[in-house]
Formats: sequence, structure tokens, C-alpha cells
Amino acid sequence: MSQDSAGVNLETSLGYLLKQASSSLRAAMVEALRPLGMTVTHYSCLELLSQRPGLSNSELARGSFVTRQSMNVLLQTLEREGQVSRPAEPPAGRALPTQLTPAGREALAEATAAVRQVEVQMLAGLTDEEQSTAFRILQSMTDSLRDDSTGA
Amino acid sequence: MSQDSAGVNLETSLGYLLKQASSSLRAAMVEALRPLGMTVTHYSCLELLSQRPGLSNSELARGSFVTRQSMNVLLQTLEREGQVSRPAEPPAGRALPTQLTPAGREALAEATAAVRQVEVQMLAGLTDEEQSTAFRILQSMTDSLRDDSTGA
DNA sequence: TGACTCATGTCAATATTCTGACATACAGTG
DNA sequence: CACTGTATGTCAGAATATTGACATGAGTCA
Repeated sequence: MSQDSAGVNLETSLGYLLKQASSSLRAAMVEALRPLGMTVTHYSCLELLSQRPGLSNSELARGSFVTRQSMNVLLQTLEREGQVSRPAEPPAGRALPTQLTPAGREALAEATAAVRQVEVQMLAGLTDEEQSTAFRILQSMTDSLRDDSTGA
Repeated sequence: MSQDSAGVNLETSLGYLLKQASSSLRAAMVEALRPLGMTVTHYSCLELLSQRPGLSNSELARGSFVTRQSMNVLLQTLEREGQVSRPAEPPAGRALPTQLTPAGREALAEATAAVRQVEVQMLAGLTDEEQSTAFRILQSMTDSLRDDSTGA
């Protein structure tokens, strides 16, 4: 049926499957977070801050897979809403270490529960061993793509 | 260092790793397609049409993980540039079956080669067996997320 | 036949993100 | 000390995608 004359066959392409899985995950997260009035990036930011307090804007951006400009806009909003706090002046360099406020921690709690449910659903059909394998495989893919020995 | 007091640990979360891998893949594809003046969605559209000629705008949108409105804008551009063609009137219903033109096929050839290199790089550290496992795992994740038995 | 539902194509407006740019702060090097 | 390179925060404009809305065509069912 499919004419695999040349190149990437979408039916069997791991790249395409990866995008498909990621897209499904994102859609599920958006839906899970919608009733909480929270976006995926918003959640990601709070979760990062919960696990690694004091992260800077740039570090949060990298961890959330957006530009530091986008993260900056979000942080300003969250600061205004009282979910995070940043010192008026940087303790060193230019980086402003960000902290979660009690309100932010509270907002995160609900979101974490919702997102965890999504992750559980995603892994429903996989054995523990398969999950371990998935961990290793995804890490390997990321690592292989990171070192840009393509021609730079 | 990381306080895994509650919930999703980003260090070990398969959801986070999935996003990370997908993000790395996308970045690599953007970079690979940039010298060809082609976006990822543009490439995805052409590749889909190559493997399944006659796909409609909506079908292309779903296959490329964007809205049909976004795909429509792209198709109008590609039609103007002569990479794809659509009949003036729908043969049945409202769907307009889209075809790749020779120019489109030519543009796709270069892009496919570039993207294939990226995929090869991504899979460099994985054995054939691991790749088969990855295929099954990613498929399972997508399937598990698709059936929304969460509460709807 | 008529009413209802669903999918599609398309236009417009909104939202979101990214790219470009600039000033600042620190580390390394001559 | 001065210079260079790298990283950061931030502002502004541009590009991109999304949501909302409407009309059309096909299938279902009473």
C-alpha cells in the first residue's frame, strides 16, 4: 500500500512515532491542566522550581523547552500573581534566582496530581522492564542528537 | 540534591524524557531543513503527500500535528509556489485531494535526505532490537493516551 | 422529506512564541 | 590592566499557530 520507494517511511519512522507520542502527551496534559487554568509551560516552570529552587530564568527556559524570552514573560506574570518571587537585585552576575511562593506551591500541588494521572495513563500498557528500556532509549536518542557532529 | 518529596520527578519522568527527546529531534530537524528553506511542517506535509497521495487538508493537518487552519495556510502557499496541486472543485464532499507536483517532489527529495540523516543520528546508539522495542513502546504510549477514559 | 450530526474548507481575530537586538556581568587570556 | 568570549535579563517587532466562527456537503434516522 505504502510506496516506500525512498527515505523515511512514516509508518515505521521512529522520529514520526516520537513526535506522535509527544503530541499525544502534550494534548493530554493541556486537557488535564485546562480546568486548573494552567498551561503546560506554566506547570513545567513550577515543577522545575519545586525540585530545584533558585533556578534562573534562562535555566527554567531550557528546562521547559522554550526561549528565555518566553519564560521571562511567564515569570513576570507569575511574579505579579504571587506564585513565584525573585530578588530585586541579582546576588551574583545577572541571574535572578527564582523561588516558589506558598501560593505557587499550592497551585502546583493540584497540577502535579493531574499530570501524574496522565503519565500513569500513558504507561498503562507497559511493564516495568519496558519502562526501564524506554528510559534508556529516550536518553540515548537525546544524547545522540545533542552532540552536533553533523557538519558544524 | 533533588527533593523528590512528591509527584513527578523530572529526572526520571518518562513524560519529561519524551518531551526532551522530541524537542531535540525537532531542533535537529529545523537545523537540517533550514538551508533548504523549509520548515518542519512544510516537510511533513510533503512527506505525507508522497506516501499517501490525495490526502485532504484536514488529513494532512492531523498527520502533521497542526490545526487544519494552519495547514490550510501552508497549502495555499505551496499551491502558489507550485509544489502541490488541488482541484478547483471537490470530487466528492468538501475534501480537496492534494497532489505533489514534480517541483514538490524535487523539493522533498533533498529534505528527505537531510531528515533521514537526522534520524540515523538519533538512532546511532541503539541496537536493532532496541529500535524494535522503541517502536512498540512509543506506539503503546500513544494508544494509551488516545482513548480518553480519564473522566470524559 | 426534513432534522440532526459530523467533517470539511476557509476567513478573521486573537494568542503565543520566536527572532533580533542591546546592555550588563563574569571568566579567561594576552 | 584591557580585551575577548560567553551567559544573562529584558525590550520590541515579526512570525507562527491557535481559537472562534460560518457555510457547505454527506450520512443517519424518524
